[in-house]
Formats: sequence, C-alpha cells, structure tokens
Amino acid sequence: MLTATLEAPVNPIRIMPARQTLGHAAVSPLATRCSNCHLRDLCLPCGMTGTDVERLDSLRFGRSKVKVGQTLYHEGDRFQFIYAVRSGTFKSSLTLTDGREQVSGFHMAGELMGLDGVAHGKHASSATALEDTEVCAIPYAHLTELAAGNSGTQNMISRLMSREIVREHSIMMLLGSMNAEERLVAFLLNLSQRLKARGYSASEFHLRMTRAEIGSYLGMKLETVSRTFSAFQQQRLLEVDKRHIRIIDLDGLTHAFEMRGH
Amino acid sequence: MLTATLEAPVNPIRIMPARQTLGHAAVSPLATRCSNCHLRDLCLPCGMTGTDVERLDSLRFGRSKVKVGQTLYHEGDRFQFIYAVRSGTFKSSLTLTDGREQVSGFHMAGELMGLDGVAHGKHASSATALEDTEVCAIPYAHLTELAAGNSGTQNMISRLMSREIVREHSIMMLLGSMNAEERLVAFLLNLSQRLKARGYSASEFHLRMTRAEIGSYLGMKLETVSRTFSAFQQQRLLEVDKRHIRIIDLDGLTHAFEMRGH
DNA sequence: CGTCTTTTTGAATACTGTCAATTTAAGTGG
DNA sequence: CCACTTAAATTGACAGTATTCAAAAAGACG
Repeated sequence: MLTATLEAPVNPIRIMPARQTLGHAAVSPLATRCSNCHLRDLCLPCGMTGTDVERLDSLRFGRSKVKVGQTLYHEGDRFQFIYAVRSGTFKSSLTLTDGREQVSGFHMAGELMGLDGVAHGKHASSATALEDTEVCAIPYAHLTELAAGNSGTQNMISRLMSREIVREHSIMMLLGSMNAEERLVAFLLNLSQRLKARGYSASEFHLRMTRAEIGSYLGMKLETVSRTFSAFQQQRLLEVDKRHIRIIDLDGLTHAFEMRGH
Repeated sequence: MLTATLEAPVNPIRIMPARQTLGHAAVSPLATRCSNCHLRDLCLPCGMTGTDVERLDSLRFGRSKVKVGQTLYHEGDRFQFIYAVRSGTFKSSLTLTDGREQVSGFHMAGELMGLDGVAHGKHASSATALEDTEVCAIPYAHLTELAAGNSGTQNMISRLMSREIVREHSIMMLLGSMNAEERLVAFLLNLSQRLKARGYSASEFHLRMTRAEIGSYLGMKLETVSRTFSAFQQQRLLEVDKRHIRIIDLDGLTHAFEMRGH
C-alpha cells in the first residue's frame, strides 16, 4: 500500500567534532560543557553537586543537528551514545512484528534518549526528529569511565535510568486504566508541565507530532484523538486549531482527568 | 464498599540476619553468596565474569520470608534495599488516584524488585507476595559502594536497569497495540518462557495471580480475561481449569499472536 | 459448615475502531 | 508562482470489541 519512495528520507547523521573552530572559538566550546549549559538543571547534571558537575566537564562530546524526519538511531543499531536533546522534539518508536510503528515517547530539550540501549548493547528503539533539532551525543563508554572514578556520576546514571522506569510505569498506568479522554488530558497536562519547566507557556503550545503519533503513544486511533480534541473544544476546555493548543479551563481538564471511578 | 477489616494483613517483614546460626551452619551462609546461588545465571550476577561475581560475594545481605498476601514494601516507603526473589511469586502495583490498584508486573525467582526506587529514594510501587516467598534484601548503598570500586558491578546495575526499561517498553507495546486475545497470549507465552528458564514446564503451569490481577496488568477487565481463557479453550489452544493452564497448541497460540495486521 | 472470594457466563450498553468522504495544509515540479 | 500531488485532520455512519451489571457456581478458609 505504501510507496517506498515516499518514506521520510533517512540520511546518515554526522556527529560534529566536540570542538569546532569557529570565529568565536573562545566561547563556543564552553557551550558544550555541562556546567555552563542552559539546560543543566534539566539534563544530565540534574541533581548533582557543583563539584560533580564540574567533573562532568571532562566529558568531551560532540553535537549534531538532526533535521525533521531524520532518524538519529534505529532500533537494532549498535549502542554507543546516549543523546541529550538540546533543542527541538524527538519521538522514539518501536516497530511491531507486523511492521506498524508504536511510539514509545516524546523527548524535548534536556531529556535523554537511548538509555534502553545499555541492556543489550543495541538500541531498543528508534529516535526520529519531529522538527529540526540539535542533540549532544555522549559516548556511553566515556560516561562509564567517568563514573568508575566518581560515585556522583555513577549515581546520576542510576537515577536517570530509574527515573525512566518510573516514567514508563506511569504510561503503563495510563494505558491500562484510562479511557480516551483521560489519556489525552494526561498527555496534554504532561506536555504542558514540561514546556513550563522549559520556560514556555503552559497554557498555549504547538504540538510537534501528528494525531497518528499521539494516538500510537496513547494506544488509540488517530480518529479518536481528533474526536476527543473536538469534544474538549466543544466543552470549552481547549481551543484546538490543528496542532495549536490553548488550554482554556485547566481545572476543568484536571477534573475530567481525576474523575475516574466517578 | 470494601470492608477495611478484610484487607490482606500487612505485617511488618523482619529481615533475617545474613548469618543465621542453624545446625548446618557450615553450608547455610554459602547459600546467600551470589557465586554459589542456584539462581546466579538469572539474578544479579547474570552476565558478569567469574571474578566479578566473586567480588559480589563481599555483599552481605539478609534473607526474608514473605507470606502470601504480605507486602514487602509499599509505594512511598523509603528506598533502602533492592530485592531478589529466591522463591515464589510477587506482584508489583501502583495505587491510582481513585484508590484502585494497577498491577505493573509479576516477579519470579531470580528477578529483581525495587529498582524504581533509585530515582527519588522512595519506592514507586508496592510489592506483594502472591504465595509464600523468600527474597534476598540487598542494601542498595552497599551495592553502590561495591560498584564504586568495580566497573563490572557498575555495569551490571546499569544493564539491569536498562533491561527493566526495555521490558516496560514491550508492555507499553502490548497495551498500546494489542487486543484482548493478543494480550493474553503475550502474557502466557512470557510466563511460559520464564518458567522454562527456571526449569519448569513451559506448557503446563499454575497461575499465582487472580483474573483481576491479570486483567489489571493487561489493561482489561477480569471478565474479559475469563472470557478470553474460555475462548482459547474452545479453540483447543489451551486447557484451563481455574488457575491451572495447559498449552495444547503452542503454534496456534503463537500464530494468533502474530496475526495482527492480518 | 458457612462465609467470602474467585471464576464463569449471559445480556445489554458504551466506547473505540473501521471505513469513507471531505477539507485543509504542505510539499513538488513545471 | 501556480497547478498538482500528497499528507494531515475532521467528521459521519456503522461495526465490533470490551465493559458493565447481574447471577450463579465453585473453591478457599477459618
């Protein structure tokens, strides 16, 4: 049914060298140091002490721009790097045995991708850019070396992984016990919070993903996603214009979300 | 609706000292050493080298018997130990805002519980024994100390956590993209494999959990679980007698499982 | 031996999915 | 730049699956 020629182009991604000689060479490398990064409170260094964060600076890693539609890594690729989103949005996804795609997460600035590759040395999911993006590519081997001599770093890795486990728990809860409306509310409130934490408006934002991708993530069909958006709009809880969302009645939404079990 | 007096008794669990003086004291302590444990290929030491496993023996940890219905730890409890199942079966579960229980996993011999507590220092789920059980209670602080001086141990921890992430991915796939029959087949095949890996029959086994617990885990109602079992029985794929399951037609089941998307 | 839990099954309902048509937006190439 | 093609989103009508409510049977447990 699908014409293969129309698949999103999957070009190889080049990792930029850690140190790119530019006109402003004196400051540019600093930007790739964790301790100075504007995302440091959201990203790898989150929860680390100041001295431990400085130790993190001995990590030398490259940055890479990934254009919309490009794939940063594929399910099954050898696991070498974990990636931190610097800007833009990614989705991660798995391919089902019948070839369909199952979206397993969305990632924005400061969030990590690829931790599922540690288990077997191969990426267990694929990461695709939903808009033009930039990532830090952190060599996992370097990170473990650093952790070997520094328990703060080691604890950070463990905490990050555990956080991922907890995060997935909550998605399991969502998929296992909520109806379509509750799922969509949970999704929107989660997005809203994460955007707020990044300095964006919590009440008005632009979705970077299609209805099909939202549906795949939430375990519902794209038509149901669309219908549920329309229903919320009619109830005056949201204003929806394609991918532009404005939350009108946050309490109403939250209420709809919590009224499971009557 | 529920009478509080009928809740399963939640007695405090006593952790037995690592070294209990018994008649056969000469061999008993060895049983708690990872390198000699009959579960070593499934449990913590899985994938470690021989010398690293021996280093694991410097971990001193206690064992604990947990009776059916008792809870090993509760959601929100301070996180101190990770637990390895020695014998019996556990469920982990979360409590939803409306008070209902969401089962997030089942755990059998050699499997670890509690890794979700690393993230915030509190257990993110509760663990309840589905039959009389025994666990090793491994102090997480000791484990990280050991890992600080031994990269093999550190990698083990990371791998185990990543494995948990991958495992949860597959449950998300299940919940997000399968219908009732497919979910139940996936569940049974998974149980079957895990039992086989532990030396039990892959084709005939006893379920330790109720229909309601299976349903909660698989995102369906207990009645649907029951009906689906009955349907499989009518199709001569299974023999079901309450909790006793016999797989008659493994290929048929597997086929039913893979025929998503026709 | 009676009580309570667990399981099974039926009937009716509700929700989500499927199929299809339409609209709008986005991207491509002349 | 416009015509054309393709993708994304919305909406309706209908079908199908899972849930809800209810009742009964079978175990489990004290």
